[in-house]
Amino acid sequence: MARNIKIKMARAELNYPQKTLADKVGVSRQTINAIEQGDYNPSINLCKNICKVLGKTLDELFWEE
Amino acid sequence: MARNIKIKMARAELNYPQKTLADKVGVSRQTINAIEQGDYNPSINLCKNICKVLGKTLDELFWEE
DNA sequence: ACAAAATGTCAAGTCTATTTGACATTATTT
DNA sequence: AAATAATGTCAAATAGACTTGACATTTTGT
Repeated sequence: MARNIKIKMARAELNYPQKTLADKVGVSRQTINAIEQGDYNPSINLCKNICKVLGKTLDELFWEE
Repeated sequence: MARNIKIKMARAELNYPQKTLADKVGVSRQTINAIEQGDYNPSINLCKNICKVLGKTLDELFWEE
């Protein structure tokens, strides 16, 4: 799995540490960290929730050519 | 989980039965069926693979306002 | 109307996402 | 420089995605 730098950048725009994003999404901090590190393959619902909290779409955060 | 009619429509455009899509994606037919029925919450990698096979993006198949 | 293909669904098993708790390291603030 | 916050990572446990196999029902083709 590839690292996801886009989530990290979107977090930075909002000044959200991993913990804040995790709380808003309703998931553990380790889960957010693991996704950013590319350690695993999150569910689409989790991805959608992350997108909503960060004000982005799936294509913006999770799509790559 | 909501039913996903968009995958069904994209399949129809290409005349792919569930089995064909499943084979091309490398997953079981039941998994495709369950996703279309909204029976569960697939992983983002599986969603991406479905998108690639159907020639759509994540936003087109999995995003809803 | 018949046959064949496609779909919906169930149950039992396996694999892995996600959790909690904990600790070490790196960045930020004072 | 010291204190605090943020990040990376590990291990053990749990929940749920996904598999295979099987069968019933619906749809499509002849």
